[in-house]
Amino acid sequence: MLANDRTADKRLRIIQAAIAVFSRKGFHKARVEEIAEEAEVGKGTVYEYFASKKELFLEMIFYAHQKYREFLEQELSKAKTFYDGLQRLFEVTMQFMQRHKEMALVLMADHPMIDEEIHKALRQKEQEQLRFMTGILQDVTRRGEIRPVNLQAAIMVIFGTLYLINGQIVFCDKTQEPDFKQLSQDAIDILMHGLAVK
Amino acid sequence: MLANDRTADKRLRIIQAAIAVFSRKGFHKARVEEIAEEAEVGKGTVYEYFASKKELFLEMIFYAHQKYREFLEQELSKAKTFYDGLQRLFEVTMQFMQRHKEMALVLMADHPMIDEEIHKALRQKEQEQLRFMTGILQDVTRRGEIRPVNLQAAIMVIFGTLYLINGQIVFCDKTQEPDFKQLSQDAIDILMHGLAVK
Amino acid sequence: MLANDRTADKRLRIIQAAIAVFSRKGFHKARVEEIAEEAEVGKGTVYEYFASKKELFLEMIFYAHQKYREFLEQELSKAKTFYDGLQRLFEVTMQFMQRHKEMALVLMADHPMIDEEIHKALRQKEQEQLRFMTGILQDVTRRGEIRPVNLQAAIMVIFGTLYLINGQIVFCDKTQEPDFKQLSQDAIDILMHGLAVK
Amino acid sequence: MLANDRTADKRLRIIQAAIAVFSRKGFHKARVEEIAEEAEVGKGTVYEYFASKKELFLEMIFYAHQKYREFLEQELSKAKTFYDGLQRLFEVTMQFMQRHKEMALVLMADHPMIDEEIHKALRQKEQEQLRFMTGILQDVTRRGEIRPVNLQAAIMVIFGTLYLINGQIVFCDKTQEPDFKQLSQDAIDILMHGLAVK
DNA sequence: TATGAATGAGGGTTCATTCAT
DNA sequence: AATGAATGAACCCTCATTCAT
Repeated sequence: MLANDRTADKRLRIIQAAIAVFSRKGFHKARVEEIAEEAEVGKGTVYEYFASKKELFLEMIFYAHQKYREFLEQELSKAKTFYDGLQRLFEVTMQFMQRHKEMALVLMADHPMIDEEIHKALRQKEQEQLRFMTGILQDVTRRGEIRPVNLQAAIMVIFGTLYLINGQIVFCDKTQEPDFKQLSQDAIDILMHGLAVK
Repeated sequence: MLANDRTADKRLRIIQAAIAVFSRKGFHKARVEEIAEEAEVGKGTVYEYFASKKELFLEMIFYAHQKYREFLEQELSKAKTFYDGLQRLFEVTMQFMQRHKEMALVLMADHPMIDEEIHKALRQKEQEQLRFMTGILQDVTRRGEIRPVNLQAAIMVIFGTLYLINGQIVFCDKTQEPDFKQLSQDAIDILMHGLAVK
Repeated sequence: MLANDRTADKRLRIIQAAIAVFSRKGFHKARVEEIAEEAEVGKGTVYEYFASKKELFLEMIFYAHQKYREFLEQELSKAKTFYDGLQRLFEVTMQFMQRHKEMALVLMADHPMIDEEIHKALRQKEQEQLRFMTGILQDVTRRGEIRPVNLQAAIMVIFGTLYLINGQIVFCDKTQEPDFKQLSQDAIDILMHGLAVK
Repeated sequence: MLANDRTADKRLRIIQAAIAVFSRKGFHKARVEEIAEEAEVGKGTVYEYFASKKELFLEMIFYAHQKYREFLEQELSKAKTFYDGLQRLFEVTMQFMQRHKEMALVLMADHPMIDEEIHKALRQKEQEQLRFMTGILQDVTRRGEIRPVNLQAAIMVIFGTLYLINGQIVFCDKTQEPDFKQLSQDAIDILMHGLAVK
């Protein structure tokens, strides 16, 4: 069984090693060899599963996105009201970021300065996400849970807030971490006020 | 004075070349030689003014930050009310981003994945900015222009929104640019609702 | 016997695949895996039959040499006169080169720049060939079919000519192929004049 | 002056080092670093002068070709008769090969198995050479120095012979070198008999 | 016997930095 | 002060070979 364990999903082991190393060093400073070591496989083995460093990076991002999406959608599906959904969105996202800071770093790694080509691939994933969220907002507006507003503007406000809070979680010095639970609740409060019907 | 002028001029030319090249290629793919060419100086000259590529990058960021700050503070000082100030903040920022997309890219380049050391240096600048903004929010709260809320939460909401809209401006396909003026106004509206006294 | 047949068959299939791939890609750029695929066997199987890529290359060359020698000697044995033999030598060689351009490329692959070790091994085969041909020339000289000349010089002239014509066949652009039949006949003519008794 | 010497024509030093190393190791096994060492320059310096290993190889070949051509044409221009010219051709070529065995190896390095792309580039140089020689043969035929024969066939005979003799010079074991002077004279004799008017 | 997943040595190339002029 | 030729450390990727099944 041990052999099995070792063989089993070497691909996954490499992706997880990639998450660790890329989030530690960044795309350009991470060495493929280091990822291989972290995954406890040979350097050549990485190339059995991924055509290049860049492809590994992208597949790693897709993997992290998917994990987050799975986590998120499961939680959102339980939401009864918009307020409930908003809370779950923030809570589940922050939880994910806190539990998987490495993945979080990777999920937030979307700047042309990292790599133009990678950036473009990520923009697509993001567009998907935005369309999904716009759909939800349309529903809740129709149901009268929030007042009719420019949905794109609403998305900017909600996800901008979420993004910045996550940035705090991920980037903040351990020493001066604020109370994120409270912070997010207060931010949600402002958002709800902003979007409330009356 | 002439020598001094020339020196100052050369330094500035290098910084501006750095803005152009770094925003085009990203930190790691930009080559010092290319920056030197863009600045029309010799490669060695760059090292007369900046100790390393990384230091040049940081000084370039500081320069862009400063330009933005100057632009911003001048505008904010004219604001009479919080709403006015919020509008000026969004307008001036978006204008800056649109006019100087290169600088904008550079200002948003703050992710450990680009370079851990650079990231740390930038966190400081950001903290400054946040303290400045917290001060303003304290004032307007005291003056009763907005209801008393967790100021850090307010900052997350405001600057998250601003950040995401700017991201749209800077990263969006030219072909499908939304109406940013409208988008920002609608977002401000939501924010004002969220923060309004009643 | 069946197992034996299969074994012999597999070995031969690998050699023929090697001829195809090595002549297509050259020694260094050919990959063992590609040869295995062409032979429709596993990569490891190649190593069951040949100790290394280099040994496979050599055995492939020996195989091609042998095929050519068989082809040639059968034909030369029918020759009644030196002129007849010379014509058969040229004809049969050119036919072989045209029919088996791949093998031809491989037979002409004898340059230290390809691989010093391989080169040395091939020099031996060549020496054999030269001794064989010298023997024939001695006979025809003794029989008075050609005038007495430095036999080594005669070999240089004959085989140099043959070599260059074959080079034309093998390397020439398909688009501007000369009439090789005529070319070789005219070259033989010059050679015969050069070696004729009177 | 020493500094000057060291700086002067670093490019040439690299080409000469390339001749030494490529002829010793062959194209694929030669390491750029070794060439750099032989030229007493840094590895990076090679890339200041040549875009790639392959380009260096080609420029090296062109250099050797040119040196040989210069050497040859100077000598051929002095020839009064075809026989004289033929002797000079053989003599000068063999001398060149003996004096510059390394360059000789490099000049004879023209097989698709070394590198398809390099091979193609070299075919061109060869075509040039052949056209030049065909021109000379036309002249001597017109002048009645040799009987009218298929010129291409004549070229095959002459250059095939020359090629094989050079091969002997370059590739032969030092221990059993024949008398090349005699060998070439005897071969020329056969050629002249073959091409003579009567 | 046959296989192909795993390996890691090896090398071409890039580019930040230095330093002699 | 200004330059750019020279440098070599660093790193991605290839592929011959091995070996457990």
